[in-house]
This record gives sequence, C-alpha cells and structure tokens, in this order.
Amino acid sequence: MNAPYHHGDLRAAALEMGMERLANQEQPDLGLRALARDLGVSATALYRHFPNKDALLDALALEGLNRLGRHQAEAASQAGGGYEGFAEVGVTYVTWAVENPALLRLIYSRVGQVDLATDDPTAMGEAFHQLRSGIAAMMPDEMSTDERAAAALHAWSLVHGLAMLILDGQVSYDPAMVRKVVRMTDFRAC
Amino acid sequence: MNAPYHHGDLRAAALEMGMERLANQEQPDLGLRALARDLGVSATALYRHFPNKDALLDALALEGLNRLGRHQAEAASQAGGGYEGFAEVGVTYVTWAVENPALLRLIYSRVGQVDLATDDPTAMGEAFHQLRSGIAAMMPDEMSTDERAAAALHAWSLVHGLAMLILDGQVSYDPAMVRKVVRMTDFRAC
DNA sequence: TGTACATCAGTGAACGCGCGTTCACTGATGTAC
DNA sequence: TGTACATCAGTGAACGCGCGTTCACTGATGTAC
Repeated sequence: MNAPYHHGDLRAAALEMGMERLANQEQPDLGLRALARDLGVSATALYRHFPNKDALLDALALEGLNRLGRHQAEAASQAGGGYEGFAEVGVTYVTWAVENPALLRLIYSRVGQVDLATDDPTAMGEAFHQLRSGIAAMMPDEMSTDERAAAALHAWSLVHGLAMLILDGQVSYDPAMVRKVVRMTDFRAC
Repeated sequence: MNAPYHHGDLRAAALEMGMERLANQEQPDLGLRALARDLGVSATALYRHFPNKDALLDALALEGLNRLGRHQAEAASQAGGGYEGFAEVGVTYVTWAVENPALLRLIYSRVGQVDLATDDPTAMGEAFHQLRSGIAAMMPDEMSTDERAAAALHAWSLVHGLAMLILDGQVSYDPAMVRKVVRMTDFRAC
C-alpha cells in the first residue's frame, strides 16, 4: 500500500491509489469513500478534483487504457512485423489482461456509456481507436480495407474472449495454451 | 411485466420474474428487495425459498446457462454437421448474447466463484462442461484430442470475445459482420 | 514592510438511499386421534 | 365429526451497513496596494 496522502497533488494521488487498489482486486468495484479512506482524506476532498464518482472512474479507466495501449505498442515494436509479431502482440494482450483483471474490466465497462458530462468525452474513444488501428496495421499487406477491418475484429475478439474466459475462471491460465490458441488465427494461409 | 405474485410457487415465480427483469436490463444487477417488490411480496418471503441472495442469483444463472445450452444444442442439430454447421452455431452464440446481455453477464460472473454453500455446487460447472464439449464435438474428425481442445477454446474465445465487445458497446452489432468474422476461423484449411 | 483581501484545498456533520439479513409474529392448511 | 396440534409460507419492524453527495465551515497561501 502507498503511504497515506500528505500534501501535494491529491488528484494524482487519488489516481495512483485507485490504480493500486484495482491492481489488488479481481473486480473493478471502487468506492469514492473507500478510496478517500485509503488516502487518509475526507470523502468530500475528492470533490475538489473530480465533479463526481463517474468522472473519477472515467479518469482511472482512461489511464488504464493508456497503459494498455502503451504496453501493446511496445510489444508491437519489440516483436517486429509479420505473422510472428502479430501473434506475439495477441499473446501480450491476454497476458496483460491476466495481470490487470480489474483494470481491464473497468476499461471496458466505462467506454461503452456515453459520457457527455465528462470534460473530454472522446478521450477514451480516441484511445480505443488507436488500439484498434494498431491491430489493423499488423494485417497482411495484400488485404483490402474491408478485409483488414474484419480480420482486426477477429483478432481482437479472439484475444479479448480468451482473456475474459480466463478472468471469469472458465479457463485456467496456461501461457503455452494461450500461445497455441492465439496462433490458430493465421490470415496468411487461408 | 408479469402480474404480481398471487399464490402458488413463489420460488418459480421469483425465477421467472428475475429472468424477465434480466431480459430488460443491460447490466446483471439484481436486488433481492427489488425483486420482491416486483413480485408484490415482502423481501423476507424469498428467504423461505432461497438461503440468501447468492443462491437466488446462482439459480438464475443456472437457468440462464441451461437456456443457452438448449439454444446452442438446438442450433447445432438444425445446422447439421461439417463446417457450415460449426460456423452457424458460432453465429448463434453471438446472437443469443446480444439478445440476452444481462443474462450472459450474470452467467459468466457466477460460474467463476466457488460456491460450496450452494446445494449443488457442480451444477453450473456441469452445464458449462456440456457447452464446451458441444463445441469440441464439432471439430474435424482428423484432429487429435489436444488439437480439439485448443480448437474448441479458440472458437469459444472468438465468439465470446466478439459478443463481449458488442455488449460493451465497442463494436456495433451487425449480423453480416458477425457472420464474416466468425467464418474467418476455419480449421479445415490450415 | 505591513495589511486587507480573495482564493481554494481541505474538514466534519448530515441527508437520504437501498441494500441483505434477523427476528418474532400470524394465519391458513393439513393431519392424528 | 370434531378437536388439538404441528407445519410452514407469509408478514412488518428493525438492524447495521456503506454509499454518493450537499452544506457551511476553516485555515493556509498568495497577491494588491
């Protein structure tokens, strides 16, 4: 656990503590009062930095999505192009999900709803768009735009579904199995 | 809405009303008190039929899983064998999920946790096992047992992931797109 | 340099909410003799 | 046939909980003159 908040940027401290809480949970349930308690601060203090709880959760989800995006981008650059790189990035997605279950759930639960109240309603959509286009960019060159979109959605669905099945306890996490299952998607051959 | 409960089997009425509530929600949040209110019955009355809220939710999840299983089995028998049947069953899974978002979420959220308190803790595991083996049975004959398991997991992950992305509002529901994406998994060719 | 004032991040008390669960109870139904 | 009794599905009141949010407030910090 972090040290309780003393002085400084409470907004940053709240996000940090929130991320830490999420890192130690399976479910993304996060209470504003509980978080304030962790910070050693009154619940109302948080209202100086977030208009309401939703905004706090949105900020956490956005931060999480950015981390995921960075992680994926890094994996993509390290793995190089071609099929090997593509498969590696897919495995990386599942691994990250397994390591950040509550955060992944929070991300996907927050993006769906339209949040016109948030100061930057498009931020998360933007971040997701990057994630998606990152996937699409790894498709074989000879594909048409439509084919790329479908193939990207296929790949995203596969790794996301596999991750969710593992997070929900349907499938035990086995890196070798993940690798094997991900590599069964191969757009070159077919 | 159903008519409020008058007399008869309250347990059955509660399950029915619960299923109806879930059918009209996006999220699987279901309160014991709220359900009792819908039934026109005191909250405590439900304790005559369920030991606690968890048992109620488990019963609903089990019922939902059975419905899903029946739906999948029916689709499998109608679609016939071979690749066409396999792909059709996959599309059916996604369609059912889109039509029963809260119920699907409830199912997957309940199965994970070990519920030793429940009178039949293995019931859901059993039902899921059937779902899984139903998928595995559709794999090409020439596959080894290991290959079948991996291929079944791949197929399950794909449709489940696609369904979740749609339920979470990441991807708009487009039957033609679903069909296209599902059919990109083809274990014959590769 | 000192004083008046605005700003603003924090506080604690309070509101109202819905929840799961417990408790002692009532009243109808069925059964034994 | 009538009476005593057990069973059991329901009731309403109450407990304690944690939550998100509001309100009027305090006290430190910085700035203008």
